[in-house]
Amino acid sequence: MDDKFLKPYNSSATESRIYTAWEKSGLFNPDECVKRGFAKTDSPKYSIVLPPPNVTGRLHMGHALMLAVEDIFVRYKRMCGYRTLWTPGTDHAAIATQSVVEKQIKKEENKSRHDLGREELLKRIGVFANESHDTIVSQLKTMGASLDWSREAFTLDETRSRAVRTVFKRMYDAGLIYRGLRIVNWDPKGQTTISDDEIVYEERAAKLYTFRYSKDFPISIATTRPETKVGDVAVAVHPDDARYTAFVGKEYDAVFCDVPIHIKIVADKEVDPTFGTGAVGLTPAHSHVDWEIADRHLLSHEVIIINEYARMTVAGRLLDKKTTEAREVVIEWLKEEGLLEKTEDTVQNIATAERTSGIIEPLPKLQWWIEVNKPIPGRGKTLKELMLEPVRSGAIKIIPEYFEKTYFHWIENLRDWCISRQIWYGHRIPVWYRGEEISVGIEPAEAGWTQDEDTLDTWFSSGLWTFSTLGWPDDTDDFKNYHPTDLLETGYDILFFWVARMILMTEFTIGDIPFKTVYLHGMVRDAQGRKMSKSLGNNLDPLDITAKFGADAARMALVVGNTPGTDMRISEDKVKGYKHFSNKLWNIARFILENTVDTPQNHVGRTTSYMSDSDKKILSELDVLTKEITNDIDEYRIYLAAEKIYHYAWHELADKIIEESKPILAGSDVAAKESRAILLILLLTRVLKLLHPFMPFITEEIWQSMPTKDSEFLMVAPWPVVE
RNA sequence: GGGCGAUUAGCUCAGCUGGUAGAGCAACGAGUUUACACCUCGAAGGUCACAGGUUCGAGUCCUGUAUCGCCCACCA
Repeated sequence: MDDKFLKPYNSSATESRIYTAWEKSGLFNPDECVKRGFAKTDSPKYSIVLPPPNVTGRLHMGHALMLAVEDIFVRYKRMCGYRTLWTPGTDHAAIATQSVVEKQIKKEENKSRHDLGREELLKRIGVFANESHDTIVSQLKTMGASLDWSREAFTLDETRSRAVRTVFKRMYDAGLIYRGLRIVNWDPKGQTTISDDEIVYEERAAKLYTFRYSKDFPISIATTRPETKVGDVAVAVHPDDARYTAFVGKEYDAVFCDVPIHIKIVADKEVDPTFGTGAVGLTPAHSHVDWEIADRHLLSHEVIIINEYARMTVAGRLLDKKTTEAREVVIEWLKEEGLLEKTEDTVQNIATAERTSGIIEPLPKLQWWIEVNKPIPGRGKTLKELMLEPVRSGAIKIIPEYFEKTYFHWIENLRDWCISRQIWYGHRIPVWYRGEEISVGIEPAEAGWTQDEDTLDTWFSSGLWTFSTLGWPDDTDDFKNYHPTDLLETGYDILFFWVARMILMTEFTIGDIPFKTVYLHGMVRDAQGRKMSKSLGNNLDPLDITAKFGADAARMALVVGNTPGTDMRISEDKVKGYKHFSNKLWNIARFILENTVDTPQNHVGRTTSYMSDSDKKILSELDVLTKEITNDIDEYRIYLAAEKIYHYAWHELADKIIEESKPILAGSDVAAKESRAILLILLLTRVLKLLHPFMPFITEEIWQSMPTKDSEFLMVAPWPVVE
């Protein structure tokens, strides 16, 4: 027996050594597995693409969970003999990364991006992104992720950029990408547009003011933003509201806080007659809803009164004031003029930017959009329909199933997707201008043309991830061999951001699904059930946890009992429990190896024919469990499979079988001894295999000390098949 | 306002297609027997939120109620 078993299991001394050995073997690469006979050329394939972590720093526990789950499926399938590919990569994460670096520069050098200029800022972000990348890669390895590093990708590298430009051009040519002046969510702090999904609503106390534009104006209106009223072009009332029908269609002029305004009274069923006065002042340029109502009544969109810095642009006393200051000025003016009728306290949901927490200012801007409701030429279906169909038909299965309802609900309410961003880090929009001419191309236009200044929403490139990582748009073997992928595993929080966009992009570009199954894990919370955050200081760092308890223990703690779609709580105590289990397993191996040394030379060769009926029965009980566990993994119940093998190893094998073996092994019945020794070796072998996907390091380490093994590495040893 | 989920042992949670409740942790009692104190053995702990219904039988299916949580929309 190996002397290493004389000491308690030491994860930190073992795990990095084992990972290096795996990497050196080349067996994370399916081509190598085929070459060495661990998979056949005609074996079925199994492919997963790693959801690319943002290069914004380091990984958190949510990533650790993701890696554990994906690695379990990958290792299981690899052992089952599939040509198994798990592709690694990272995401440039556009706005997230740029804002991290911008904050850093602001703090250290008190400079803005405009002080540095585009080129210099991109250089700095590049350096930061590289450092983050290296940190992330080493963290991925620490968790034991069996990724094929020879195929690593980055959303902003050359191949992926070409994929982005190619898809952009195809969508443009199909008439699905257009440039249009629309109200956007403008983030004055980040100085960029953001999508609807990047908005976070915050409840804040606010005041609702009721007033008239002027003394002779016939209708009172209510608003929380009086400063925007200088941009009003109309008052809308409900068509059935008897109080106001006499005024509908009339027009009035007024001077509101030094600003001349022209107001038309319109009737629109959007208006809630029970709210406020039942009449709403319309500011088309600074409100989504008002813009739409204005559209229906052919009202002007052009009265812009707030700029990109959230300052007023109207002449008079409001000029250049911040919107919040302007509000006070307007209230004062209303009071002086005797126009203010009522002030009430109310609670308002304020739209803020997820990344910068700046308050969103809706502004009309010329932006690039993807149209989701327009039939695609030659296919007759809209992008929306392309997103719905594969999930409806079952071609894509979402786990847990109830998220399919959420998915449908979201798609049905989907509006056009704004894909341009006024930031510099990302894929520059592949559009060039020369005077009135526009050119959209995969390669840069010739001299004399100027490229669009904006970049693409980061989800545009991640939407292509399943096929761009396989070398598309080139006609590669990888693309032919491994697409569509089998499993997409990610947190339910990005079902809309990402999963939906991948389906959209892949269905449009390839005419196929990107993946067959979507496995959604829940959020990882602290022991009290709170979200982990920097400000709360309750972050568990995966690196600390693995250093303390081992990656195997961390993986088990994240997986056991953690059903898909449900949030989970994690604490150091929980991980500690599985560190104890690591040591238990270690001692099981020690006992078995120590006590079977003198018995049959070649246990595998002699096998069950030398075993007693009662020992055979013990083996067949494990066969039943093997079947169950295999079935659980196949059905995505890894939270159960992990618990079952844990329970068997500790409470059956250790507590019962080993205990009752002690007198047998110490006794004088040679046949019984031999039978028992073979049994124990076979049970241990089986347990190591069943446990390997969950706890890869310790099982591999023990495997290396087994007297007989059917494969050089447990990682590629055949999964036990029970008839 | 619309949608989704949860409610099971002190705590965290399992319980797949209906067959008289399970795990881990905590707490309690005993123990140092040459695999392991990162251990062993033992005992304790639940009208499965509530009310109806379907069924020979319901934690599991149906209806309703209550409480909690999440997502979407965003009312000026």
